[in-house]
Amino acid sequence: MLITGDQHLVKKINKSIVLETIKNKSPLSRSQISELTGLHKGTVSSLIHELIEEDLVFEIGEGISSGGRRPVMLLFNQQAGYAIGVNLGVNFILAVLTNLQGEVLEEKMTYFEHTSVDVVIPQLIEAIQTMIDRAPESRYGIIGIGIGVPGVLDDKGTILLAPNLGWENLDLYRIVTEAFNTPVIIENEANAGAIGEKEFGVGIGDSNLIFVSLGIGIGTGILLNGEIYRGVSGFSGEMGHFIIETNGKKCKCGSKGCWELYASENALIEQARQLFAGEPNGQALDINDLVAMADAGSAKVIHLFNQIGEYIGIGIANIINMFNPELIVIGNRLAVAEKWIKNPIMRIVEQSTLPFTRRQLKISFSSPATDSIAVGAAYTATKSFFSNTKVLVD
Amino acid sequence: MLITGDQHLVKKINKSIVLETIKNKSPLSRSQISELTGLHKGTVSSLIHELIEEDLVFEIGEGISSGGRRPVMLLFNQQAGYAIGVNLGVNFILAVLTNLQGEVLEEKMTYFEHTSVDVVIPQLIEAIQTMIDRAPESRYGIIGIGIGVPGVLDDKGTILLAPNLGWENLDLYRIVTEAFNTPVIIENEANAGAIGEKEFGVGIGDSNLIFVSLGIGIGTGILLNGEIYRGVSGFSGEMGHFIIETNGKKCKCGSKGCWELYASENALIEQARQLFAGEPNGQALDINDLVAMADAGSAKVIHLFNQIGEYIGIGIANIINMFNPELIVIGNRLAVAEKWIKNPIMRIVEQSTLPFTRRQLKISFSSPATDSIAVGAAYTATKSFFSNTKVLVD
DNA sequence: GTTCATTTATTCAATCAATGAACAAAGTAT
DNA sequence: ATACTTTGTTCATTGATTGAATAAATGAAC
Repeated sequence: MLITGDQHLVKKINKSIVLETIKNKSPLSRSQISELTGLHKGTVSSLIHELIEEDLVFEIGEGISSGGRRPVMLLFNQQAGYAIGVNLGVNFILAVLTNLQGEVLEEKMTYFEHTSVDVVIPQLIEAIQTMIDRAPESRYGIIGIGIGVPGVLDDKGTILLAPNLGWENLDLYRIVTEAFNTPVIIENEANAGAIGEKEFGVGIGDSNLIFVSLGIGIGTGILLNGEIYRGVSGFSGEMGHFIIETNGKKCKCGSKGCWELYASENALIEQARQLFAGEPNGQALDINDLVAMADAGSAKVIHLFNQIGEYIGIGIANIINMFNPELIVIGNRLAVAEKWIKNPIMRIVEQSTLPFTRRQLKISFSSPATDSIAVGAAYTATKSFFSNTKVLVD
Repeated sequence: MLITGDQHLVKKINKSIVLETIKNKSPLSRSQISELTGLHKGTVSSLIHELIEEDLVFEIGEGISSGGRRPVMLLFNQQAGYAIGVNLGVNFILAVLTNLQGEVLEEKMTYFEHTSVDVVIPQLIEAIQTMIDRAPESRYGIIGIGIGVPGVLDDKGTILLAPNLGWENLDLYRIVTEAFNTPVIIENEANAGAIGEKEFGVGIGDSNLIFVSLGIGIGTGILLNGEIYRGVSGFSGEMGHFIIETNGKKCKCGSKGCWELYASENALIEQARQLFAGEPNGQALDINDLVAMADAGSAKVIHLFNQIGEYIGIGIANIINMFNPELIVIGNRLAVAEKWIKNPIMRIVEQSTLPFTRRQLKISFSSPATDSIAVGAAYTATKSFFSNTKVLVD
């Protein structure tokens, strides 16, 4: 869109900058803000006055003097409103309540077995309602709901296809919007994860990061220059269908040699079942069992993880050569096997990427303590509440 | 960087918008500009007044009335200055002179055989000097020089590595800047090509396009949301080292199964030489010979192109699944074989990409008539002359 | 204890860009 | 000839940042 300039825009830009500065670096005095931003002291004073009126900023008293009058320290009012984030998984719903800074205050985990829409949606609604009920009173109340979904979405929040849930053409945006009278954002799980990691996880401060979601399939969230890259119709990041083996196994998608046939949780489980074909319980193994077996010293399983890890490494090397990112975060189910897959991944990456691109590169596993998908989804809701305004010069 | 708002910024934004509007949609009247941009009539009048003073816009007389006073039509003054663009190839230098709109007015092709720095640089300087000499008198003169280079660059315009030229750590930016007292921009060839295609080639209006440069090796220029994506240290787009065959041929880079071992001009020539090992001149075949042979009906060569085309298709399918672009442009040397490689490429793409991502996708070959690399390089120079100022809201 | 420079924050006139309204100029339609 | 339209300029108004002046509060020096 075409945005022309006038004095209202100027104010929006500067107010946005001041608030962002306080959010990121508080406690700060008016004078410090003026220096950090380059804005005139008077301008800062008047903008702060408004932000205090709006309950977004408050004074916490005097700071220490640096040889003159004592400054009045300011803080961002994280409790002026609350956001809800949801990680809609293939067999669970994790809902969180966060403040405006994205800190988790409440959470609720719900498991389900049948993935039919009729069963899952009511549970989703209930999980969200629980969070709303638990939210404290505040000036702005619930400012938004963000939901991370394992599937392909269009730009209006309709789930076009969520293969592992068996859903197709479900207008989730409309369903949730009609249930709650609040702004709703539906986001791909990997995108939400990328945002979560950038803001609260291992990727704090990084603006070029790729979140690789290793679950039943493989999805990726691409964060470039600090923004999610969506592609022309919102379908970017289908890296699970990367061809890494020209004449490889046939994939459901119609292609051959897709990455996720070799490097996903599905691939792991399938191969494990072949490995233990004759043995009792061999067909009921899940990833936690396999990790336990590796920990117990099973050479077979360790070798299997090694192999899967190498295949993961190949796809990740491709990502690195293409994007030259600062950070790759490996998340979702397979991340619990970090201990067993990390080394093979690193070995392949070392071998198959150009030294230039490795220089500023980090590779991390998503921390299981915080659910970056739910937290990232909540954060997108808060972000659109504040509607940041920035200027670009090129 | 942090850009705060004040009235000067407002003016910069609006002036930028007005000029851009005239550049793209002229001839226009003041009144039409006001409607298109949403700016007040008076504002447009005063900004136009300044742009006319600066020789960037001029009046061409009255247009036709639409039921009232006749409008005064305005045009962008393309001749207010000139830019120079260079495609520095592995055995040639193509220099062009363009006006501020990017239209080519003059060009000069120089061939060289020895790629040593001592030989090539003087010829580069001479080619640029020739363009300068041929430029007409104008208000702003030569406003910049853009050079597209087949190699990896840092952000200061130093060539870190140009394998096919055999160059390493050459500070090309300094060399050219010291030779001419003019702004210089050094850009990767594939990036320049992407820009050229976007502005003047098959990709006009597209903002998510990938330029795939199929030469001795494979390079890619990634244009996302209208901007070149460079990665954290400027080394994005090394897709030539995509692994498409897990246990494939060994590559110079240390990895195995890299795309460019199967799908570049080099791969083509090597396989052709094997094919014609015994025959006279078999070792001297180049790509033009091979195209001629295919045109003449050589089944062997046609089959070879088919095979190369399929491998190209695999890498392109990967790009599509990852980026969901609007357009892929296939450029550089192998583009001359369009007739023989297009079908296999399309077949593989059809087979190996998700239908969603194909819906808004176009795949084109770079037109050989215009050199998108040289033209794109010149355009980057003009762009930085105008320093566009825009506002982003998210 | 007094003086003085320093730091913090507010206030107010000055500046400047967009805007609305009035207006002038030049056309068309009837 | 008249009424209406369209184009473009002019000028007072609005509203944002800014510089300067000012006030308040403090620490350091003597």
